[in-house]
Amino acid sequence: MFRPSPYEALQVLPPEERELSWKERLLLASGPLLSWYRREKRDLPWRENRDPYRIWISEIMLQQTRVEAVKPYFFRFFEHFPRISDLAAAPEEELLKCWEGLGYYSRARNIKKAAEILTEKYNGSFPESYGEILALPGIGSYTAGAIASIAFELPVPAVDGNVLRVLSRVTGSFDDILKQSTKKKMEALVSEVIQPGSAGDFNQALIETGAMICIPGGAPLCSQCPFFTVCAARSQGLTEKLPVKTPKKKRKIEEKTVLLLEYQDKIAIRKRREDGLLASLYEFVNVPGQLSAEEAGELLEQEVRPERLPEAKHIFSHVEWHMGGYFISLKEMPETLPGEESGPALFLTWEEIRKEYPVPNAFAVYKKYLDQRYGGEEE
DNA sequence: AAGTCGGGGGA
DNA sequence: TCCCCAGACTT
Repeated sequence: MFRPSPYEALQVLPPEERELSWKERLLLASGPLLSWYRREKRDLPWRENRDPYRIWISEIMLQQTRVEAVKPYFFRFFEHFPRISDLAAAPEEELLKCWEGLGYYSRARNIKKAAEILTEKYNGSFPESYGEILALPGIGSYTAGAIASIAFELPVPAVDGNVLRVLSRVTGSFDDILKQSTKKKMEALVSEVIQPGSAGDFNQALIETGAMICIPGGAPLCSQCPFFTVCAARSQGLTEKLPVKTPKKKRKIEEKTVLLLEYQDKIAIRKRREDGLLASLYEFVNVPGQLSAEEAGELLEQEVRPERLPEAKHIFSHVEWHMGGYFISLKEMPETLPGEESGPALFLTWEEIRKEYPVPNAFAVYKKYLDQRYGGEEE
């Protein structure tokens, strides 16, 4: 007579073959993970100490931004704003100039707002509770968790894209990591296994694993991974399938014509509106559509000879600018300038603009042209 | 839940 | 080309 083994009857495998639960996987690996991190971690500027101000700024700069891109900005930032109170006192434009080229400029504006709150409400230092940190502008669940755990050793999760990728592979999860429900699940997992006393290192170790071992857009370096023995994706050959991410939408394309208007050796720029793309930054005069030299000339209502400039393409997250351009020397100052809402234009020397006014890199081709025409950085 | 918000580096 | 990066905020 057939009798199922106890394991079959219970629908479980014997311990050595049984699938581990997500919690067992994470708990078993946490020791090796911490040892690996403390041995192998990169020497990064924001890891010199646990000053919450430095941790904060680094975490904001690192949002959707690579480590190598952040480094020069990180150093320069603290030369300009050594203390939080310097940040609160500085004009927003000075902060934006310091942020020029880094992208996602609302981060800079939110830093200033938060600095004002820290200065006024918290006496220029950081609150030491997760909720109060989370309430600051520009700080969401990830950044709050990072600051709270790294600077203050609070046992809270800090789940970013790296951690989502690592955890989806280690636990063998097919949940779409772009969904916020998945992020919440993963935060709950980390909350259950994070060790008080090493929360900062634990979170950073997960992040470091994602950045160095369980890398995006390539085969993970499983042989070096602290999760090697417990990783579901590795043991089941699923590292190619995980993590699951839904495809993105296509970008819209916008045609523009950039006009470098010169009047008595000065160039026209104007401030962009305070909301939307590249908010509050400065730009060269431009109009929608690709204009011919004749059409461009007619906009100025005076006798001009537009010189054709190189075309340029700039890709943002969700929109693409295809730009043509003209350099136009004006004989007289026009009443109004062409452009969408035609805010008041400023005529300034290129030297002044380059030093003082934040002009985003979307205009890099035209900035470079002016560098050559008027002399910019020495070659 | 879906859109918006930069820029650059690597496949 | 396309993808993705130590995400947050608005709608």
